Amino acid sequence: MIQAIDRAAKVLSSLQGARHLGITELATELALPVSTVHGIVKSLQGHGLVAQEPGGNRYMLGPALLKLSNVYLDTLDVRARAMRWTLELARRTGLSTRLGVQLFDEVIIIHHNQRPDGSQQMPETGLSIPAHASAMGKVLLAYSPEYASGLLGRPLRSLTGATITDPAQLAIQFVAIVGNGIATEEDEAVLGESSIAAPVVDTRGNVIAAVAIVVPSSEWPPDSSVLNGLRETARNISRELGAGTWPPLAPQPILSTHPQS
Amino acid sequence: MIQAIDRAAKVLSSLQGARHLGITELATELALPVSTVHGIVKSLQGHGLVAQEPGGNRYMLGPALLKLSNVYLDTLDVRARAMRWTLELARRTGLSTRLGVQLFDEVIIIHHNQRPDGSQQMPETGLSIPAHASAMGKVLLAYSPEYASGLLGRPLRSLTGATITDPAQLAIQFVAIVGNGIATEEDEAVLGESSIAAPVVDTRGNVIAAVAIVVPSSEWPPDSSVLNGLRETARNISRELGAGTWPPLAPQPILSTHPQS
DNA sequence: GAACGCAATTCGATAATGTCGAATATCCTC
DNA sequence: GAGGATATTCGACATTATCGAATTGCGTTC
Repeated sequence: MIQAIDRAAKVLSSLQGARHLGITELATELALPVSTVHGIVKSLQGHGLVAQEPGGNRYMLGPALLKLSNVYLDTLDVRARAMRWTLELARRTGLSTRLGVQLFDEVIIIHHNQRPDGSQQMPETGLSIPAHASAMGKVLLAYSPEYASGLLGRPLRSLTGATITDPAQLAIQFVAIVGNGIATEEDEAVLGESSIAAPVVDTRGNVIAAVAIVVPSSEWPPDSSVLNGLRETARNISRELGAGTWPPLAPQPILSTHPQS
Repeated sequence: MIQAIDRAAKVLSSLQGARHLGITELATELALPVSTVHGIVKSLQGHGLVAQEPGGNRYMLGPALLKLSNVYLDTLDVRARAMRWTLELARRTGLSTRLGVQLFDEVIIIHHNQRPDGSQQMPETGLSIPAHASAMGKVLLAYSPEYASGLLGRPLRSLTGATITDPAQLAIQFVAIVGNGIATEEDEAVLGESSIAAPVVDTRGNVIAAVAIVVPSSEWPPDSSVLNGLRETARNISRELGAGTWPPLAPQPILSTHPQS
């Protein structure tokens, strides 16, 4: 990992958390000399990745990120393919649907269909949710055991009283998820909101995304038509991506203890 | 400018243009050794700014950009303040409205209100338009003459037959824009679409964004109620940001030829 | 209105760091 | 199954980023 780039990314990350920061504040946060941070920030600013707060000596994230992110979304094959299916699913179930991918310990929502009841709802594309507190996250973790085992080693944050932070409990859920291709979550990220999710698979059998339906906790558990709709949607998207089987095969079993020969 | 960061940004930029690239292709494009590019890409990947194309040896932009960009939008005070006014403007005029900021030679749309006629329209937030071909861009350039003069030195790209690429002609427009606080554009970016834009000013009198109304070229020129609506909207947003006067004062006159004493 | 103090910025010496070419591994094609 | 091309690893070298000190600029106080 190249040091300067690593540090630059950390600067972006800090600004992501704090919104507005001065050079000195950044330097403190990253435990680096101010002049070093200054150089990094100016370099990022030169590419529009960071911007000067209007009329101030503080810095914030820059507009180039918006342009890049727009291209990122356009680049995603899954997204383009999935959109019509999740829209259809939202229509049929009357519920809001999501498509998400993994970003380290989080799931990030790459597409969102609002509940078709005409009410005013916040667009969710771009939102991130800790993976362990999200049905989509659980799906993604269940199919990437190497990553999951790392995550379960660290302490997990509780978002609501209902967030499951016990590694053992999560591990059990993962097994169940791989078993039937469906993950659930009850009030674990947001009170009053629960969700169910299913994996999206590509040609080579990798789980590359998750589809979810958000169910108001008052309507929990969803009836089986919702569940079947979700399954069907995940299968349709996966098929369109060239996947062979759905639900996907269990991830390669964790290598047993003997050295690979 | 720190070399490694500069190069990393260029990698992102290349991926922005080409969507999917292998290490070798990137190396060719940037005229750098493959191993150097490899190091850069892996560092970016380590932060989710770049991602491996599923099942491939090629790379694309990464999901972290989406998260960053989302925070960027939330960070923007102008945007939060302007949203209700541009919505109102779209309602009153029956036309689509935009809010944009400058990103070097382009304007990037940070908020978009669809035409309220219920038709299906593409969301435009995140789109970028060459500044010289956009009414918002002309506003922003007109009020930052140092930048504008640099831009006019370089050859300008023509997007439609109607794009104005003659520096002299643009310079004349800039003077007019500063004069009455309104810029226009007729088919210069997209055929069939014209627009008018006005500056948004902050406390210190800086033009930090532009508001625009998109007018179908078949309805051009817009009648004066549209124009007044735009003026009023720009003034309202600016006032909410703490601006004193609107339209903004002319930018500091270009220093005359004698050396500053 | 002047002086203080803090924060941002500039500068230059130092050595740590990234860079690059060659070697190796891996993937895809024929 | 062999060949070519591409990605990846490795290590020596010198370029390059880093850091501390000095300077500038700004906001705040008296």
